[in-house]
Amino acid sequence: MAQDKVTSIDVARLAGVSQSAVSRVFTPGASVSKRTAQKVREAAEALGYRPNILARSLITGRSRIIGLVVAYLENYFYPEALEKLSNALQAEGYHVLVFMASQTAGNIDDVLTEILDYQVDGIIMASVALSSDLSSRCQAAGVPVVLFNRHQDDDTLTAVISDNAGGARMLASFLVEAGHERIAHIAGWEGASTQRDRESGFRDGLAACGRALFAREVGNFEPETARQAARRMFDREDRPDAVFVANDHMAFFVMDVLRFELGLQVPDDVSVVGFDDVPPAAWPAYGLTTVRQRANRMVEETVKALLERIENPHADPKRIALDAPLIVRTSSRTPEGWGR
Amino acid sequence: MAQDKVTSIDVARLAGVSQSAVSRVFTPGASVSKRTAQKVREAAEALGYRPNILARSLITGRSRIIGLVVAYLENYFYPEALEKLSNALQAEGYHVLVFMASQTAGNIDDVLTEILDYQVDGIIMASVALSSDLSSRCQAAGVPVVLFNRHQDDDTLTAVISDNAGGARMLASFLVEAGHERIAHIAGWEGASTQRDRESGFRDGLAACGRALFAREVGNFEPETARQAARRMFDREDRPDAVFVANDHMAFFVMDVLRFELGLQVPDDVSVVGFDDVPPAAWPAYGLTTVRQRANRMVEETVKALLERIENPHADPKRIALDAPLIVRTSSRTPEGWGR
DNA sequence: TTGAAAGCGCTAACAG
DNA sequence: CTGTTAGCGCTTTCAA
Repeated sequence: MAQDKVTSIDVARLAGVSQSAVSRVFTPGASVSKRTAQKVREAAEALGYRPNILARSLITGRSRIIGLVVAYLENYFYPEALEKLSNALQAEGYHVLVFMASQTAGNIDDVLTEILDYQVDGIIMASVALSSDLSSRCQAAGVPVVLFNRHQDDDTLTAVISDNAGGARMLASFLVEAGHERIAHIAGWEGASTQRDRESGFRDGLAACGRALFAREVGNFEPETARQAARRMFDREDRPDAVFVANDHMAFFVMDVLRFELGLQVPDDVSVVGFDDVPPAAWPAYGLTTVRQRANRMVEETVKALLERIENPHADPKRIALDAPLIVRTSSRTPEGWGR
Repeated sequence: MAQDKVTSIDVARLAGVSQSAVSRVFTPGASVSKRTAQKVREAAEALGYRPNILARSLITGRSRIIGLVVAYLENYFYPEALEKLSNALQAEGYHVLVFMASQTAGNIDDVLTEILDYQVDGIIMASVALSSDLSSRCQAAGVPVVLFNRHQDDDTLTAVISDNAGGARMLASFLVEAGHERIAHIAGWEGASTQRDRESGFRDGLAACGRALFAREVGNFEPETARQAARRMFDREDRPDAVFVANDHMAFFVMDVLRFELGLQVPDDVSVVGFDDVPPAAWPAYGLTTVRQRANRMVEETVKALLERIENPHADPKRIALDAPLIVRTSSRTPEGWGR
C-alpha cells in the first residue's frame, strides 16, 4: 500500500520541533543539541524518514551524482574499472549514473546533454573522447570532467591514463631481446589516444634497438576485425615471428586464429603480446604477456582529481600518467636473464 | 567561467512570455500555441537552457532514475546485462544509477537505503536477493523492484530468470547420452536461486535416466574456490568422466586445472559443461558446451516488467522464465546424432 | 491558450 | 541552539 512519502514536516510534528530542526539533524555540520537530535532521530526512525536527496540538491546545488560515460564493456578492462569507480565514489557519498555511448561518437553530443539534465556534480568519460566544443559546454555548465584512459591533444581536460608509450616501449625491447627478427603490430581504433600512444611508443622502442616494424594491420579493437587482421598478417610465408596486439581483448582473438586456424605454435612460432592485463590474460589457456594497467590506481587518481575539481572548479587541468609494468607470461619467448 | 545556471525564468524573460509558458513547452502533453512554442524554443536555444530534471522530479514524483544493484561484474554475464539494460532504459528515457553490493548481503540493507534516498522510480536487483523485510520497505516507499537472474521463494517480487532447471536437465541427458558414467557437479554459491534451480534440474535430469550424481563439490562462483573444488574432485583415481560446473565463469577455471595442472584431456578424459554462455565460452581455447541465457530477452522482459509496474504499482508480481538453449561446443563428448 | 500563484521537500540565512 | 522565513527550479491548478 505505497504509503505517502514521509517528509521532514511529519518528523518535526512527531518530534515536537520545527521542520528546520529536522533538517539540521540530517545536515553534517549543523548545530543541534543532543536532546533535539535524539528526539528527531527517534521520530525519523519511527516514521522511516530519510531526506530526499533530490530536494536537497535543488538547494545545495550538489546532486551527489557522477555521470559516467562508457562505451566498450566487451573489453574486460572496463567492467573492472566501472566496478572500482563505483565503489570508490560510493565510499565518498557519490553515485554513478551510467550513460552508454557508442564509440563512433556523434551521439556523444546527445549523451552529454542528457547527463547535464541530471545536474551531475561531475563527469567521467571512460574510453570516450570529447570535442573541444562539448568540453566547453561542460565548462559553461560548471561541471568538471575527467577522462579515464584517454587524453586529448589540447591539454584542456584532466585525464588519467597509463604510460602507454612507456609500456609499449618495454614491450618492444623485450621482444627484440628475445631474439625476434620480424616484429609486427596489430593496431586498435586509430582515433583512440591509447592506440596512438602505444603504437608510437612501440615504434620508438624498436627504433632504439635499430629496428622497424615488419608488418602492421588494423584490428580496430573489435574481435572480427582483429581476426581478419591476424589472417592477413600470418597466413603467408613471410610472416612475423612476434606481434604486439594493441590490447588484450584483441590479442585473445589473434591467438585463437594463430593456434586454431593457422596451426601455429605460440610462442614457438610466434610470440604474442598485448596491453591491459585483463583477467583472462592470466588464464593459462592464454598466458598472455602484456602490460598491466593499474586499474586500482587509475580509479584512485580519477576519483581524487574529480573531487578536487568539484571542490575547486578553477583548478588547472592536469594529465596524470601512471606507470605500467610488463607482465611476462607464456605467450612470448623470454629473453635470456628475464626469468619468469 | 562557469556561467550561472540558466533557468526557465531567464528563458521566459527573453521570449517575453511567462515562466509557466516555458515549462509547458518542455512538458510533453501541454497546450501551447505554435507561436509561443517557437519563441520559447528560440530563447532556450540561445541561452542553452534545458529543464532541470531534479527540480521537475520534485513535483512530478518521477526522477527517471532506475537503481541497479549489481554485485558480480567478474562474471562476464553481468557486464553484458548491464550494458543492455542501460541501453534499453536509455531508450525509454530512464537512466541507471549503479549501486555495487557484495553478495554476502548484509550491506544490501544500506545499499537499499541509499537507493531510496535518490527517489528512484524503480529498482533492478541483478544477482542479488532481497529479504522480505527489504522488499516490503520498497513496497512501502512505492518503488517497484524487479529481480534479474534471481527469484525468491515467496512469490512477492517480480523476477526475470532463465529456465535454469530446464537447461540443466538438458545438460544431464546430453551427458548421459554421450555415454558418461560418472557425472559430477561443481556447485556455485548455494544461497543463489540459480544454483539451486540448476542443481535440482540437473539431478532430475540424471534421475530421469536412472542415474545419480557421482560426486559434488562447491565452488561458490569464485575462481579460487572453484579451482580447489576441481582439484579435490579430479586429483584421484576414481574421478568423474563428466562435470557440470554451475556457471561458465567457474568452468573456465575448472578446465584450466584439469588441463594444465592435472594433465587431463578435455573432452577425451572428461567432459566439462557450464551455464550462461558468456563470450569466452565461445573462444576456441575453451569451446565450452553450455546453456545460453538469452541476455537480450531477459533485459527486454526486465525493462518491460519494470515499466509496467511503474505505471501500475498494484499489478501482481510475476515470475518470467525464459527458455535456455543448449549450446554444444568442443569441451564435451557429443552423443550420437547430436551433430555439432 | 495563457499568466498568476501555490507548492514539491528541503537548506540556509536571520533573528531571537 | 532554535524557529521563522525565503527561496532552489520546476509543474500544475485556477482564472482569465
